[in-house]
Amino acid sequence: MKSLADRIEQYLKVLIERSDCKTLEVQRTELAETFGCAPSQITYVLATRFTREEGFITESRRGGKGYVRIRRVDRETVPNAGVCSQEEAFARLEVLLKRGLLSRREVELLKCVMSQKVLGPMGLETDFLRAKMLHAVCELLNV
Amino acid sequence: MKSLADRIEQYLKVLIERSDCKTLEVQRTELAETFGCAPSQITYVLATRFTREEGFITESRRGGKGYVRIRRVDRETVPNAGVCSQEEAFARLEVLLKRGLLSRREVELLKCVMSQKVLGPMGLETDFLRAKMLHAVCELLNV
DNA sequence: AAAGTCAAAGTCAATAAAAGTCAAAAGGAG
DNA sequence: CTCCTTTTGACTTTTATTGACTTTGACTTT
Repeated sequence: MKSLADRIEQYLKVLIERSDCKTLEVQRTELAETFGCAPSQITYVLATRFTREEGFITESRRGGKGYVRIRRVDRETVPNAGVCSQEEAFARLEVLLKRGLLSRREVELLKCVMSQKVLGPMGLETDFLRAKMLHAVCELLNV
Repeated sequence: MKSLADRIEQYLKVLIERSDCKTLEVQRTELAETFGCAPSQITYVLATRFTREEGFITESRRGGKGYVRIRRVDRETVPNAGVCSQEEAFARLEVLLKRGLLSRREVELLKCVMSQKVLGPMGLETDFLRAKMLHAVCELLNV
């Protein structure tokens, strides 16, 4: 027995495969109407079936003429090394500052480049990536 | 379905690129008439899509023979949605160094954090990611 | 020159049209 | 029954669009 969510998922995936650039742009409300469900159902489908781990990146715009864009990207292999959340990374940078190994400005630069906002919709691997970045910095500093 | 604001934005950007000196002068009222909208809509488009951060400078004059002038200025920035190879990114960092906006050490820190080696086996998205990182740095530096 | 006129552009708040959030209710598999 | 997934709806936030009102500047009249 297929659920509504399953059917919406299927529908979107067909459209994406047919599209140029593996990119699809739809309106949440419109799609919800097509399937006769609540708009938040669409959000649910995107959140559970079009995640970064599944190989999708979604972006959207609110307000008038808003949209949801789904892009299928090549799934990369995630080698399992360390992970590091934004908070953790920021804290470690502050430590390096305290120890006099980085200047305030350097910390700010690195923070902005490691922020969740920038690493953006890359999903879980964000933390993996951040760990590698931090590691590289420490190596450069010989610490 | 593009919004009106999107269409006006696109229209203006085409005209700017075609123009000499990347500079365009239009009349707000006239443009509004062309698109059949309120003049304040033009103001809105300028305020949200032709900001300094996006790489544009706008000037204007009220009253008789008034105008709006839009100039695209050079940014060392990669558009937020663009892509950027390691070589390109490194070159841009060097430019920022030459311009005195970053120190040698800061450049090295950023290079190591943006290197292919660190961003690792992320495939195509590496370039996507690097563009976002560079964009964030430029934003922080206000350039 | 000072004042008045008119044609610009600017401001701002109201309204509309999306998408996001989150918790609660409903379903379904064991 | 219990747990996990699905589905919904009330509420929030963001973006777009408009229109009434304000400010500015060139030109005209006194």
